[in-house]
Order: sequence, then C-alpha cells, then structure tokens
Amino acid sequence: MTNSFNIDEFIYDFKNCCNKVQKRNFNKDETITSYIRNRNQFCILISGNADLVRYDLNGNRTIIEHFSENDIFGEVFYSITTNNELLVEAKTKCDVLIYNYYDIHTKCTKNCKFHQTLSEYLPELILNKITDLNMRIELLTKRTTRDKLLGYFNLLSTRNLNKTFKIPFSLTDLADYLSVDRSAMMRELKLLKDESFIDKNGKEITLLYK
Amino acid sequence: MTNSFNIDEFIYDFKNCCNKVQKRNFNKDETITSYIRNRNQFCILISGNADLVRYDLNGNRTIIEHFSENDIFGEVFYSITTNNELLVEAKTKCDVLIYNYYDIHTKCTKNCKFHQTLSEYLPELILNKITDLNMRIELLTKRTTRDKLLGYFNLLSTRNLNKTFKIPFSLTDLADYLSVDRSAMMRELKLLKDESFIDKNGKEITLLYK
DNA sequence: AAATGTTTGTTGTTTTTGCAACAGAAAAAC
DNA sequence: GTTTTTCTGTTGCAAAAACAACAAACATTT
Repeated sequence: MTNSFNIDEFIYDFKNCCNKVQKRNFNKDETITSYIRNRNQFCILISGNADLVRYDLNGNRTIIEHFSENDIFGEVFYSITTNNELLVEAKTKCDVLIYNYYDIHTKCTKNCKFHQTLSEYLPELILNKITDLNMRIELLTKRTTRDKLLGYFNLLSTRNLNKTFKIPFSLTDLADYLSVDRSAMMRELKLLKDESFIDKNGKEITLLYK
Repeated sequence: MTNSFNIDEFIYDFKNCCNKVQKRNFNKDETITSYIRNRNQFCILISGNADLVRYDLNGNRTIIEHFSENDIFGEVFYSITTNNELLVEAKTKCDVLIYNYYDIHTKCTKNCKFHQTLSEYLPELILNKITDLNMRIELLTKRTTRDKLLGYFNLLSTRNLNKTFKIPFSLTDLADYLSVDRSAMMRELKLLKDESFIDKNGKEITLLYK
C-alpha cells in the first residue's frame, strides 16, 4: 500500500519521545498477536508482511487479512467475539508499533510529537484500511472460484498498471486468502489458461481478455 | 448498531449552521447513491435501512453491506474501480447526510459546531465501521453455507443477548448477504432444523446448541 | 376483495467445489 | 551439497452448492 505517510519521520518522532508505545520486532513465522479478549490493542505494521489467520475446528486455515507496510490491525477492531482462534503471523521479519487505541486520543505525559504525527496521519491509514476491507468483501462475495480469481487478478493488474503481474502470495496462501480449496483453485487456474482468459508461468499471470 | 453518538443533537447542530453538508431524504427502493467514480462522497445514514448492492454480469445480486442507523458509507471507501455496478438502495425511508470526505478536515466558512461534533464522533463511527467490515469478512470466509448461517446466527444471538432472535432481512436478502444461492440456503436451514441445531419459525430463529 | 407481485418453501438435476492422495519441483535447513 | 520440508500441479471421487422450476403463503396495490 502506498500513501503519503512517511514512516521514517514517524519512527524518528517515536524514538525521541513516546512512552505509551511499544516498538517490537518479530521474525518470520512468529505470532505478533492473538485476538483473545478486547485489550483495545492497536498495531501499525512499519515494515514486513503479516497475515491475520483463522484456524477453525476442522483445521481449515483462512487468511482473513494480509498486511503490508503501513497497514493497521488489532483487537480493537474485533469487539464481538468469535469462536475461532485469530492470530497475526509474521510472514517476514516485521517491525510493529503496538499500543492501546484509546491512548492516541489522550496526550502522553511528555506531550510528544509522536502523538501529533500519529493523530495527523491516522485518518489516512484508517481510510486505506476501510478501502482494503471493502475490496476484500467485494472479492469474497463473488460466487465462483473463477470470479474470485479474475477479480483478484484485475485488482493486481490495476495496481501494477500492467496486464502482467506476479501473485504476491504462494498459491497455497492465495487459496486461503480467496477462501477456496487449493486443488479446486489450481484446476480453475488451468481452465482459465486453457480457455485463454489468462496466461500463467508459475506465479506470473498475464490477463488476456479485454 | 448502538453507540454513544447522539443523532438528535447532531442534527440540531447541522440545521443551525453547516453549508457544506446536504441532508437528503429517500423513500423505500430509491437509489441513494451509485459508486461510479471517486467524488470522495461520504455519507452517514441517520435513520432507516439501506444496502450496498452489486449486480454482476450474470444478474446475480449481492448485498455487499447492510447499513442501519449511524452507519457510514460512500465512494471515498472505494478508490479502486470495479467492473460491476455498485448501488446504495434504500430498504426503508432514509435520512442521509452527504458531503465530501475531505471537507470534514477543513472548517466551513461559518466555523460551525457541526464540524466540531462530527470530528469528535467520527473516530467512533469509523471504528464501528471497521469492526462491522471485519465481522463480515469473517462470515464470508467461512467455507460452507452451514458455517455462514451458524456464524451469522451466533452474531445476532450475541447482539440480542438471547438465543432467540429475528433475522433482520428477508430470507432472499439473507442469501444475497451471505453470498449463497437462496434455495441451497433454504435446504441448509431445513437440515439445521432437522438435526436440531436450530429451531425456526419463519424468520425467528432459536439456537439449540451449547 | 380481487388482482398482482413478492417471498417462502420444496425438490430434481447439473455443475462446481472440496477432499484425499501422490509425484515432481522448488526452497529451506543442515 | 545433501537432506528435509514445503509448494505446485494433477486426478478420481464424494459432497456441496448452484440452477431451475413450481406451488403455496404473504403483502401490496388498485
């Protein structure tokens, strides 16, 4: 995700003042946080990639959301309980800011520039978040695996300003993200290729229609 | 959705000052807005019920979101284009505030209390919005119609603090909301009843498990 | 109160998806 | 540089969901 938010400047501010915020580092495959009860935890991913995943009772794994630089997440967005376990897992090395959502609105004892910067840029981060969630819902409401794939490819193509692009997931993860069975998805990918809707070399896709 | 936002007070403020905001009324089945291009339109539903619906090329209708009192919606949350038509349709009589998202951050010429009230309560409305979207994604990522139904019923039961509750949609709309075929959903409802997971009288559901 | 339209409930058939299992390719670990 | 693990690609079969079509119940309009 790209926006005008300058993370370097932000981090500089952070380092020099604020005592209400934790900055933590995580390695690949570590659990950043689990959504257990509402501690109003609010996180900003400063660098790296992470997924919010759910493991249901049948052992199905679903990628509820995929986070990259500047994305926000946290328990504060999940006020109503779920029966399933929700975890945020680091896919790469990650730097994360963690704090209590309601601390943003109250100034810290040091009255620091970090708070100022944060409250200034937070609306933008939140707007991006809502846009992402809405797009995700649009994808997930598509009825067939084919429509989900084409919808997602369309999105990637638009973002890359190119008919050719690389899927930023493993195909296994893509299936979990689109919430479909992997083998069924692979079959559909093959059909899309056979019917000349797309071209495919590994994770590189080219849209052939329109 | 319930929160501490006082709409009456809000409307009072609005009436007495702000010139950047339109308040409009819609009748049942009227189109409140269509998401065509990005005009940064931002809306607050003050009263009534409305749905964001998509009609795809096959004529499938999907309820992308369902809005009730205090919900926010608008093009500003859909920056990337979709191929399908997205419409917000009034399900009942609706009162809606409509304005440009970026006008919230700049004070109006009258420097009115409306802006003050809005910027005070907006974070709360937005937090609710994100919570709703996240719950919707959790529902939609469930693999089977059964899990979607039970997940949704669970939600309604939690909200109503009661094992018995009424589905706030027509069953036709519920299918569109869960993004499944209506007849398949009806069949699944019958199975859930036969297997004593739920009791069902028309749109009144009782959870029998746990 | 009759007529029209919409929603609910149902079922047979077709299509799509999920499940399971496996082999080869690629990546990661040692 | 070899071993181990994960990922990709494929397929047969079973299960689930979509499609289609219709009648009865319920609402709405006139």
